Amino acid sequence: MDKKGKFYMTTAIAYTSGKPHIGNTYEIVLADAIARFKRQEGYEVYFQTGTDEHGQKIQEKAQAEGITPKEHVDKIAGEVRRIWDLMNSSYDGFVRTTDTDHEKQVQKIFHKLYEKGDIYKGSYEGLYCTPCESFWTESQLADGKCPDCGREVIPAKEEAYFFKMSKYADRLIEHINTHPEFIQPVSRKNEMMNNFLLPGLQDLCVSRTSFSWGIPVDFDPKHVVYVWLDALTNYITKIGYDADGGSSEMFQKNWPADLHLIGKDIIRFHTIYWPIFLMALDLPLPRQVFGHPWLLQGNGKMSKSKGNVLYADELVEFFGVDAVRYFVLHEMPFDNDGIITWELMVERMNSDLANTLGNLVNRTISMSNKYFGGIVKNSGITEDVDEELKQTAISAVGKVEAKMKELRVADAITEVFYLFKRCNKYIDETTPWILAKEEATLPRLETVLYNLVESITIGATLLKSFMPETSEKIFSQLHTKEVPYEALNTFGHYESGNKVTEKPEILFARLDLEEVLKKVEERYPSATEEQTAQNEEEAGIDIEAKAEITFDDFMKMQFQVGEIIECKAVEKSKKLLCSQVKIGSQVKQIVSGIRKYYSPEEMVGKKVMVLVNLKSAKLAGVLSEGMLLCAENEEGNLALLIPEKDMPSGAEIC
RNA sequence: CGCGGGGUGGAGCAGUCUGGAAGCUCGUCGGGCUCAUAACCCGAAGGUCGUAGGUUCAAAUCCUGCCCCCGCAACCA
Repeated sequence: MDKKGKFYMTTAIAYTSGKPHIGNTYEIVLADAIARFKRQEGYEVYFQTGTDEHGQKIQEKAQAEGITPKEHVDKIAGEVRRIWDLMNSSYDGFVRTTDTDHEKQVQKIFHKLYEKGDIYKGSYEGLYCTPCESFWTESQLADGKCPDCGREVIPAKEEAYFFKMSKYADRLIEHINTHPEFIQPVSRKNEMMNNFLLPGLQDLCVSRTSFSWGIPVDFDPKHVVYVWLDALTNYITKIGYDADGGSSEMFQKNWPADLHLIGKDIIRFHTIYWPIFLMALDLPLPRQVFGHPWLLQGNGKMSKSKGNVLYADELVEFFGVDAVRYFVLHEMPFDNDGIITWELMVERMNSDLANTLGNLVNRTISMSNKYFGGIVKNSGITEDVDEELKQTAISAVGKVEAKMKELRVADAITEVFYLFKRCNKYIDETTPWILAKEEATLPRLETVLYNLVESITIGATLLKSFMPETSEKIFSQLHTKEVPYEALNTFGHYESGNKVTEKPEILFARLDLEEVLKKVEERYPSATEEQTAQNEEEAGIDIEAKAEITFDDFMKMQFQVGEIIECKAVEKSKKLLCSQVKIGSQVKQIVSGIRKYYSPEEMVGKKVMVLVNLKSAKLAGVLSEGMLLCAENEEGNLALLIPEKDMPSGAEIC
């Protein structure tokens, strides 16, 4: 096969805090479809994925489980791989940020950038209160003293390393402007420019001393390298980059990457920090960063804390690997978020996979067996109707290729199914069951079935990148192989006189929605929304535990009942309400982020719990002299706390 | 006035740059067919294209005001 050149692509590396859900899994499937298609086109693809395994969260998580961080990440990394493999993803490299090679290179890179002067030692801006072990900014101080304990603060103590982002900002702006394809979809480009680049980049803190589960800075080991310099560099370390100039052949060949596929939430890191790190290392920039949308379940972003998590392996159990692949690829538009529910999943399964594709293959093979003992022969008796089918079949490859070039994977897969639909129509147009009645029309019938088998073969070949197993199943039922990519724009590859299978196997069985939902409920009692709500009530919610405090600590805080006598929205903000709160004889102005849950009118007259002696601060330019206490549930909904019996304003809460 | 995206038949979307008879998928209803997984094929109903104005022979498309959603940023004391 003619090689069209190399194609190096990556996914984001998965954070190993927990088992990846279907939203995370979406990315690997999308990437896999692109990788497989590029290979089919003739590119020499290197496709890398992996896991991001350092950080405070992981250290804490492991601690909570009573195991070492390494044990924890080993477990999760195994889980990630298991799911990636289950989804049939064809990655070539799997990097873990705890790989020794990676760690060594990150140290070298850090060192190199430090020598170069791009990384410098600085410290957190702020003032430190030693007993409280806390940093404060100027504006947080109470009369120049620690707002917590009222003791003296001293200028910043905690040192950290920073990267000089601003040094490369102009070059990056220039690059983004001259390479419109760099950030995809384009709408994201403005976001990056307007929010970060044009206002001026802040230097980025690239080390931490507050936790130890990370890569130590080799010349200053109490620091560990902080997330982005550690994580992003996987794209070069795994393929053999060496900061000392000994980069591998593989690196020479593959870098720069042709595509970084990532979620839209980390576009900023991939289109600003990463390119700047690369500039600092004198390396070329990746050609394209595509921030794909999210796959949402129901009404919200999928997240564990919301309890609306679907996992790939559960879906696969119900629908099979290729059906899940099909769903996530098809349902995810280019720049809007997609939605996944059990209902939608069943609908796609039935209408596209069972009805259109599965049934087509099944009826075609059945007819071949019924009329010709399974022999598919092209007897060359053509009619005008054949032409349209042939045109659809041989033009499909061009259409799919065009869509894939733009990374519009959902549209590409739709093109393939368009061909299958055309085949179904062709059967109605040619009415094989009538042709079968007369001896004289049997040769014509042979051609009709041949055209169908050939079209299905072409379709299955194009389907290969998206649904590899299904593609194989179709070939094996037709007793044939895929069409070479270069030949997809011609008709007539199926060997005339070949025999198809006698007993076609159902590719996708239709599912009954009611039954599926029932089974889901039995198996995963929390899967339906009503049940989730119930569970929350019963189980309550757990939040991260804070460090123990003493009674003295508690007594530092003064809580009182306050009556809201006036309330209005803060103009410049979408979330804030500004209330005048009567506490005893005094009135305080308090700003709270609860506009979404309370209107100014209904606030007035409420008696609420107030943290009175909180250092005042300005929010959106408005002074706030305390805090209204609220309870927050998993969705982030807030409810004000109100005394159970009527109490006068100013009453102490203790 | 922080930046940006969007509001099109029951649902999800395309069309807007480059004005000129409103389209796709699913659902609903009617018809056809019987090879097939109650599937397949055809047809129909259903939209004042968020709203109020303006430009034009002609506006979903261009301009202006307003209402509502959603990202990003800020902020949620």
